[in-house]
Amino acid sequence: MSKEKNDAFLKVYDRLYEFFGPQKWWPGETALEMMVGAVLTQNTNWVNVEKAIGNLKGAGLLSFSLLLHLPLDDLAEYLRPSGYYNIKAKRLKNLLQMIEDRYEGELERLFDDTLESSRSNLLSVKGVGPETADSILLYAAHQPVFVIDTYTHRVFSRHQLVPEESDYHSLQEEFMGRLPEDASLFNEYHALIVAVAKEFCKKKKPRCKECPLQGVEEENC
DNA sequence: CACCAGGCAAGTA
DNA sequence: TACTTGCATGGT
Repeated sequence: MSKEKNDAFLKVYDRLYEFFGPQKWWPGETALEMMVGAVLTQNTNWVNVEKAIGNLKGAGLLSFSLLLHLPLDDLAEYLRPSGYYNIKAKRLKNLLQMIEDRYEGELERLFDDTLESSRSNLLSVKGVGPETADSILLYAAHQPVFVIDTYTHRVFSRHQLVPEESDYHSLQEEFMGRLPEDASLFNEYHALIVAVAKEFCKKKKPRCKECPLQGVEEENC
């Protein structure tokens, strides 16, 4: 039962890894860059996020204190290509301000804090929800937290591996309860789910016949 | 042309 | 509590 399900989750991982190979996530050279990307990619194509990050880099603004003190409207202009630029400028500011207030502006202090309190502090920021918080913790801080997104829900519910009505927390519990606690595994697994969703598990035009997950369980999409 | 993208908060009933 | 809507650019 739970043993078989455990096997199924690992089997899915193995199939995806065999098919796609290592994904080398997260794109981004520094922890700050990854954190910025985590906010900018909310409901947004990564290609557009890269343009916005490129704008900041080009202006030499990809530093904690420069971003913290940059006027909101100026920041919004750099973020424009990533969409929702006004709200994202505010959200990024909120996040930077929280780190300034609670961790003396040091990302390392945030990452060295207990998972319990770093996650709760991230979630206290207006504009940082569970996926953004967990993405920062997993990809920037290398903490063993499984990141859930709409792709995770779509792929796993279509394959009858989780109930359709599962929410973020229950999905995360499902993954973390059934996989070894390993940040590198969680990193790769999430990236592989995104890869398979983009190529084979699209909302409108799924290509189930060619999907590497075909036949992984009884039921399939 | 329609639809989608590595969410989240605020508004409504 | 349980939906719905706004936010916005750019790729397919």
